[in-house]
Amino acid sequence: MTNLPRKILVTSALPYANGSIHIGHLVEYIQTDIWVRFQKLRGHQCYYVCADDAHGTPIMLRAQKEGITPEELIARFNIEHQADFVDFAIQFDNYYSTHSPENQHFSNLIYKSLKEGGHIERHTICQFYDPVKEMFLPDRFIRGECPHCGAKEQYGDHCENCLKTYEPTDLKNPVSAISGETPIEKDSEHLFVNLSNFEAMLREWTGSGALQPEVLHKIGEWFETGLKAWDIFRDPPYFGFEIPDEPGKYFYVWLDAPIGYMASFKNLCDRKNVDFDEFWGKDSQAEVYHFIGKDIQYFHCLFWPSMLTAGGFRKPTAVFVHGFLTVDGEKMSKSRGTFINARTYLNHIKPEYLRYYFAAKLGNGVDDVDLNLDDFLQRVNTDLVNKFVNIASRCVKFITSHFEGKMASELADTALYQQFIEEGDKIAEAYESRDYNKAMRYIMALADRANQYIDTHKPWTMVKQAENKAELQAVCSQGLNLFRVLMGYLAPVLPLMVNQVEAFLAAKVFWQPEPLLAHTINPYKPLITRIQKKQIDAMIEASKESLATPSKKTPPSSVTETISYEDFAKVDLRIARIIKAEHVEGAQKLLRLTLDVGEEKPRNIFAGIKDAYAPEQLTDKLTIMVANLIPRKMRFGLSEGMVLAAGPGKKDIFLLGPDEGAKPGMRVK
RNA sequence: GGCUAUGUAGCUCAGAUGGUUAGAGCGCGGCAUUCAUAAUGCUGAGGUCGGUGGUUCAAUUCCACUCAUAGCCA
Repeated sequence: MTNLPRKILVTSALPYANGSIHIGHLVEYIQTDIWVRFQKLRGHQCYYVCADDAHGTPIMLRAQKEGITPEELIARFNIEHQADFVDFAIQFDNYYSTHSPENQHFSNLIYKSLKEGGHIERHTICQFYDPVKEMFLPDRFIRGECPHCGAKEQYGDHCENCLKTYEPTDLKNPVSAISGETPIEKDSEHLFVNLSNFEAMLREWTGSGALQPEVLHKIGEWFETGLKAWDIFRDPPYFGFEIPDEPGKYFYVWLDAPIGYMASFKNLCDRKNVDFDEFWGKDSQAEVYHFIGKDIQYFHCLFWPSMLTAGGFRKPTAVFVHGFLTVDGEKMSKSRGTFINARTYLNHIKPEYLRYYFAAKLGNGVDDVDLNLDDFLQRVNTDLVNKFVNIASRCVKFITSHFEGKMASELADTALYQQFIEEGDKIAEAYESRDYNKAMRYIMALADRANQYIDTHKPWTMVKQAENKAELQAVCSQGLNLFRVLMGYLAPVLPLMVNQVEAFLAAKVFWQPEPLLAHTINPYKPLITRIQKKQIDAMIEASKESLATPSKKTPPSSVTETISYEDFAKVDLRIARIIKAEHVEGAQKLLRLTLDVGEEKPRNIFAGIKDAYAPEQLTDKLTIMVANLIPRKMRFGLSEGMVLAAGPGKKDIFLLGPDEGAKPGMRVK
């Protein structure tokens, strides 16, 4: 490419400063880091900044709980986060915090511009208030019964049972999750940003190619339903920035979080003498990109451009949205050990394996990425070790032991080398458009070609024939040169291996390099070893353990009052065989079970175990049921009894079963 | 409940503006090979493209409904 160097600023979303980085976060940081490294490798001026998102109620409460100040808490997580990123070879040009003077400056500036531009309005809102803690309660800190289906222990904004959303004040029997008190309703005057003032600008910008088509579809929903005013105000106690002319009141964390991108960059500019306005000025010609997860599209695609416009800044060139991480096809789960912290991973497996695996799977859409643990093992071992690194290790020994490390002075097959170089354009295009999976496919196809080349020339036969010495040197040098080209293509993904390769080749790794001719290399050490299944198993085990320690979770409920045997005997428990289990159309939690209880006709039962069991897992299983429960009419039909299970709910439900030998219909006594 | 995505071989994913035998890698089988961390090369077997219904001469590709998965509902 002969283009002039581009000026690019890149950000990843700011991790919240009250928890550890986990492999779900890493999808984004690895995706971004690869892109940034690619841009730098291609000679562009590219900066990558990030920061901890340090404000908000959860941080305040956690600090209180630990008996430290919020500042101490966020300082601790800042150190932990940075260590995790460094060890995953994620190379920020600056990693900062939203609790910084720069951020306060820009937050005030943007707020002032919003106000002067007439975009701020005041409304009195009624919220739940915890009379004991003396604070307004965010939705997530209120529990109660769902106003729609009556399910207990639901959050203030939505019901996990019927999936409906509502206002916290709609909840029945609400309780503060912080103090356990019944909250009272209390009025408070809040400041709102009138988003609809920005509608014309937003429609133009979102349609300008700054967003992926899927994201644009989703954003369309907001325009259709009408842009609502955005509450940027929080009552004390709160950990955040005080609003300049509203003493004792605070900016909502989501106001100053994206501003944290600018603040982190400003901090970098001041230290490194970079021109801030060249990137953020209204008429900036530089490129600005935000990598984010699909959960925070709204903030970045509507609020953020509006704030920037009001503040007199430029808007992002594009927002790149990615999907979520699943492990073995399911959401990360602490009980299954698939909620893996960055540090736990690092304790067992090298970071570059995950970097490669994510690269091999990431496209430019918003699809979720699945970490399939078996696939991870096979894919990384085969692609990286068997295919790629193998090219070097099968050539290098001939060069070192027969030619004192000296490579041939001419290429054996210039056409092949040239083909490898030319593929670079396609690979670059794939990286540029964040189609890393495509890039990895191209690269691995080339690795296959290199292995085929060596296979057809058979250096191991040449070595036995003295007259073929020169050819032996030429073929192996060709192999090493091809390897070096591929290392250049993989450099954004495997930056640590690049260092090792440069050391043994005694030459730099570039994008589309000139071949090494008559060049002397250093002794070779294996670059990478295969992942062992036991490493993965150990990592999963460790993830189970690390969750087990904070057993602050719900303690087992205490045993209820004693009853007489007669009372117990009234419950007719029977062994039942599950003849059939099936999904119930329209039901979020239920499975329909057909049970053989030794009666003439099978029983029909609805059980709320859908999250924990797939129907096919249940067929033919024996379990225990209450056979004399009054049949209950449900929306989906009559339920003639109840199966017994233990556990807190959702995925953690464990159906009871009898030991072998029990027959359907037997009474449990 | 509304909205946005996703659902293609055992696994992970490509792909087709509707049209002859739906692609790749991994895994698996066979053969060859031994330079390489048992790696490599050749070759083979695997799919009614989530389900139902509709439009069409023709649908996995369009439409409707439905099921499953993820996210959002400020």
